[in-house]
Amino acid sequence: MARRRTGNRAGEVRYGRLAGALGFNLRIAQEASFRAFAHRVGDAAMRPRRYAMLVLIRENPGLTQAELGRSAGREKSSITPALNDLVKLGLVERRAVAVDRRVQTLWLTRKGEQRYRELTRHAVQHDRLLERAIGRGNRVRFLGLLSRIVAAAQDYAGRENNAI
Amino acid sequence: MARRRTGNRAGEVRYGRLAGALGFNLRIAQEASFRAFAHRVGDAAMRPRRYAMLVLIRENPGLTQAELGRSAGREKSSITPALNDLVKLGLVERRAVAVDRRVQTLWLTRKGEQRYRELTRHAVQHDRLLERAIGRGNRVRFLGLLSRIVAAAQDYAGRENNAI
DNA sequence: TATTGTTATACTCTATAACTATA
DNA sequence: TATAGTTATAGAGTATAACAATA
Repeated sequence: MARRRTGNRAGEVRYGRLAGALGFNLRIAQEASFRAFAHRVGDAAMRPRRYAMLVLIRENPGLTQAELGRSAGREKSSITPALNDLVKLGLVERRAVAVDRRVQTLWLTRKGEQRYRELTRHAVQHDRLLERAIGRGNRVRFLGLLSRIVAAAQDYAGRENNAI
Repeated sequence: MARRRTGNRAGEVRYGRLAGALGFNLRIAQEASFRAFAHRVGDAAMRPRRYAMLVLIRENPGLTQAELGRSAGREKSSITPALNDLVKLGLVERRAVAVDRRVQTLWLTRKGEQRYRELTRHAVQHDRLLERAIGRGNRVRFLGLLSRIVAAAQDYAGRENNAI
């Protein structure tokens, strides 16, 4: 317990059991990756989650908000404000549908498509950074390990899904 | 573009380039792990970050708040309220120090030590879940890949550190 | 009755800036 | 001048509950 009272700099801290903990290190890596992506994109209004919403809408044109929420593991009430922003930015369009008048379908605008392409260039660069870090040959293996973690954790916690 | 207007269930959504993106899958895995840990612990006031603070204080008795903030990559103003909670729960104690009267050092109370041990039992179980998921033989390799990601991402974004 | 989407509201976590008390 | 810690305040992101419109 005898320990100096001051002068501890960040690097000197002992991490104890955290140092080897899988969950802890997973979080640290994810945060670092998040920051690197945000730094690369520069646009505070376009964090990874917003970008992921753009991708999902692009890949599933006519997706409804409820479907987007379910595939994102978020409440529909959480989707609304994020989507309002994307609409305000002119990237996403809501369209009513005749067959079910409760529903709003989602579509990328032309500007949304352009923004998607810009952001995807950044995302590809980001992915290359991570790939270089782990080594090309480890990519498939690494993705496999991550997906096994997702399966086991969801199985344990009983979550249908929590993508995005 | 021809696509049905409704009835998309979560599993049917196409993820496009996200499906193979390292950063995206890292985030999904981290969120799944986070939820599994929270589910296991049950206590909403003791998320992984709070637990990590307990570990750091335990492993570095007499740590100051500024040091804790630096090693956690958080502003000191963000540390204060979280620490207030831990103090209110009777897990952590602040102690003044003669040599520098600006400083508050941090110490686990007896109750904090007990809580640490309880939580660590959960954390060990959680770690086993993740380890079984990836396979024992992959543990060291996986941790190595994560740390390489951290190094590369921090190098790119120019962050001193962002642990915890 | 159930579902879609919005709104009101609240909670958590984070940061910046201003402050105090020291150094 | 600089640092430790607190406070006030604001901005994301999330959730629950209540609601209107529709199925």
